[in-house]
Amino acid sequence: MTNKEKQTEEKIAEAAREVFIEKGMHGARMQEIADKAGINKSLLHYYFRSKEKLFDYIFSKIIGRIGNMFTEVMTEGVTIENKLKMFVSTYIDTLLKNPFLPNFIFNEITRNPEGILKRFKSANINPKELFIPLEKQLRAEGYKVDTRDFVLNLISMVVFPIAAKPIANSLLFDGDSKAYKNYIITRKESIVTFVMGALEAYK
Amino acid sequence: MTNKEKQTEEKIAEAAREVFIEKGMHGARMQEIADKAGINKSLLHYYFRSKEKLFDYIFSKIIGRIGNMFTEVMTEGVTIENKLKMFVSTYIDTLLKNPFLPNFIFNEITRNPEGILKRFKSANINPKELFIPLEKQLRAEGYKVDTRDFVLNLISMVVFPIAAKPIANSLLFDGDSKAYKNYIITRKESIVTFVMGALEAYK
DNA sequence: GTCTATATGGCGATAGAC
DNA sequence: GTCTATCGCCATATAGAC
Repeated sequence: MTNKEKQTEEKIAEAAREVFIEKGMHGARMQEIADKAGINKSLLHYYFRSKEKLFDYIFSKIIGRIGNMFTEVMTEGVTIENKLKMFVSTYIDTLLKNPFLPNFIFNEITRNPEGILKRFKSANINPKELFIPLEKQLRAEGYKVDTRDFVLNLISMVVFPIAAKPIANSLLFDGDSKAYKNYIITRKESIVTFVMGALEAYK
Repeated sequence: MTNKEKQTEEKIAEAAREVFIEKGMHGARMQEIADKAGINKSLLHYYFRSKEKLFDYIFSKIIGRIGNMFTEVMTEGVTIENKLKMFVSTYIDTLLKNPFLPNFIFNEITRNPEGILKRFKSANINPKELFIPLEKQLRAEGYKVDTRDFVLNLISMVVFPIAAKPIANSLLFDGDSKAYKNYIITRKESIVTFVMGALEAYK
């Protein structure tokens, strides 16, 4: 592959990523992707044959990146509390930078539920490798909480308020986006406090 | 309005509700709605003029229903713990019956964030009326938790695992849907335990 | 490899008969 | 009020020149 090809492909991928994440597979328009990439519409097909294939390529890359972040954070750190802090902080930062990401992923897993496992596998992500050590550590530190509850509750609290931003923003902050963003940042601490409080009750 | 009109309109609304919730505004097809309602495509336009208007009608009704459920549950009950139990149980039941609902709402508020406040208002839902008494009650029972954190964390834990079902299901239960549904039902209790544990830490 | 022009198909919407 | 037939648009996709 020549340098020129690489450059164009990269431009397309970046543009497609933005448009797909914001609009979803159905809402996205090839014309908009082409415009954003500064190229012609037919070039998209030259590089990726079809919209579906372009989407697949982008989606798999995103899933891979998220999985990797997950793995890195979960294997780092020492105590549960410190892992919590890292996890919450890292993911809230990512989500603030990519506020459309949760909805995008919800959509696509709803549209094609079978595809998700396949994509995790092709990204070399094995959930059990993360889950079992985490369970061991929870027990070692004396927390008898169900590990699935722990993980799901944690991720829920991090992701949901970003996914539901427009609704929470309008109901809790009268539509003041800046206030909402600041509030989300305070959650980096408050989620840890909340979860650690809950964990104590399981001791 | 004649009986016949009412019947057809009702059939259309029911079909449209199902299709829109499952596919979203962009993904839904007028043809599919017509088929499901057992009528001709052009009748849809006779009754609702356009896809957009039909969608608006359905969406507003859904928002209204959810808001009403919310109000009912939040004003009933005595202690915080009992309100929690009712809320969690009621919403998990509703979401199990309508698993596409969270994604549907996430999508539409993302597509049209301005519309959401308007729709809450036209459904006569005033969030402050729910929020302020709840805050008072939390304080009265000695919980010094931030009320926004409390509400958002709670809703997150209820809604997110349903919205993320395909992903959580494949990662935690190897795709066994029945096991996942059973797990969600156990959350009716475990969420209450988790939240009450967290609340104790704020006393 | 990149462009212009055009084909192809699908979908929302309308016209008009009954 | 309900149907059949059809219009017109728009988005994906392809053909072909350069």
